[in-house]
Amino acid sequence: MNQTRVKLSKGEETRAVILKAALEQASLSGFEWLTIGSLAGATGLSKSGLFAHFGSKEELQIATLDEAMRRFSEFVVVPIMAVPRGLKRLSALLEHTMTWTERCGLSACPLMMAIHEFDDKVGPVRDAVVEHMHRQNEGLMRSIEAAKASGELAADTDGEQLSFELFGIISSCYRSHHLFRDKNAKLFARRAFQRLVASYAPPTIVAEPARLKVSEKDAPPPKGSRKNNSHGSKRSIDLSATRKPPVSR
Amino acid sequence: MNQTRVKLSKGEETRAVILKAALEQASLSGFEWLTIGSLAGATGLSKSGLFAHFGSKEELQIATLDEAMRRFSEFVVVPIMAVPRGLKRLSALLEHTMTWTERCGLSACPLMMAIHEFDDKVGPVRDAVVEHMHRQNEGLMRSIEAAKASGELAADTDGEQLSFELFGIISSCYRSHHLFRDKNAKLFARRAFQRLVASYAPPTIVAEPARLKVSEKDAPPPKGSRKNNSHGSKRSIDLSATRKPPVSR
DNA sequence: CCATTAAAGGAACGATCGTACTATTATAGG
DNA sequence: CCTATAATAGTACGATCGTTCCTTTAATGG
Repeated sequence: MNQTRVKLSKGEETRAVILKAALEQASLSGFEWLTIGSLAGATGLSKSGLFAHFGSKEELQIATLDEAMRRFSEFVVVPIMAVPRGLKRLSALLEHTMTWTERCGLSACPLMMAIHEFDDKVGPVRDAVVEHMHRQNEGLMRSIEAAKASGELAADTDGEQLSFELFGIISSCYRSHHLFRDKNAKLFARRAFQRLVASYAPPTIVAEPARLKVSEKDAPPPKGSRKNNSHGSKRSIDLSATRKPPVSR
Repeated sequence: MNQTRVKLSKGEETRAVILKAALEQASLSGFEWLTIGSLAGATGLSKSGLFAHFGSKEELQIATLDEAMRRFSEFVVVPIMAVPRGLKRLSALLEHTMTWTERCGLSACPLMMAIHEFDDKVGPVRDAVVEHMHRQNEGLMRSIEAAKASGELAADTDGEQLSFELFGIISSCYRSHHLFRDKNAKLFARRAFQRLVASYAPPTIVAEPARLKVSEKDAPPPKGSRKNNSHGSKRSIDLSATRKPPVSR
């Protein structure tokens, strides 16, 4: 789909090869563990030949981080823009975020790695991580605002609060999946998501409530929940879909 | 309080000094970045003198990880056992987890570091991390069961699901605090916690509902919420305390 | 107090780190 | 096709890595 859009000069070509290897290595061992020597070995280049592309290890780290963000955009941000605004898009964001690394050919998430590797450091790499993550968070908050505007989330929803909680779900899913190797990780995440957006549902007005169908094809459907059970109370939430269904382990 | 309970032999004494430095270093840069040389410099020992205490770098990493867990127990698990079972204890767990590193004299959390450093590795260090985290998770689930037994959480609460979501809050709080340096991180976490336990509240029976006072002194009180607003609907939740109060930034 | 054991230091090892300099080869435009 | 430039390789550097071996100093129990 994307191979050789414009003609790549030789330098850009091998640079791409290097970054691909760097991305895999950084996602598994961290950006500080990116090593000129091992990267040269992985790409078949000489140490100095590889080094010349970046000029310093720090530049290599930043270039790898940028590439990670570029791919995240390609595999998450761009595709969900094809999904209608609102809860569907938020749900699609969750689904795409939970799967982007494997769709991308990576075994782990370089961004998760970067977050925890540089959070307490100082320097340009940390600055780059922070800026990227802030930008990403702002995108998430825009999606939340859109869901508020469409009436699928309560008008007084605190976008910052909700984005905080959404990242929590993603992060917990990551731990369950990678550390615990729990094959139900995504299931837990989807249930948490349902519970979360339900708690931000707009107050029920009179008869026909705002549509709340969430992630019909990406996630297993809530199966006959979502019929907005109750009457007139300020906020009432049907959480039956998130209550202890059998989980194969 | 705890200094020199039993007489420490010289070896045990310096071993403790080493582990203290190792803990600080591991929390900031990761366990793989623990280096015999820098650790020797930090403690005033010689490389070989320090090395003799562990026999290998891997053993040093595991010893440091064990020490981290020991301190986590000392600063989180033990204190919250003095808190009454139920939601109060769950809330105390959140509060203590959010502050234990600084109360412990650390600038970052070695456990968070370990989780993301070893999640996709293989070997004895990863195994140790997984086991520690599983044990910790089981403790959390026992606390959840206690809250179910006391009627503060719905009887059909899925402990695994709730613990998944609680870790998400803690993890997101960690990112907000350390990566974004957001001074409102704990505030977001407390609101997320309130929202979460509210969504697991038992169905309202008749008149006097199960007491839900959560974290009165640790966290800013919900201020006149918690009076269980509505009538008879299957699950009704007052979320006013988590709706966009002004946040100084 | 002295003998035994434990603890710490010194020196060196091969390996690898990031980086600098120079030399060689490949590409690309006129 | 030739030439200017870009890309890669070669080599070497000081530093530090984890680890080993051996010596020296310190603690400890009878």
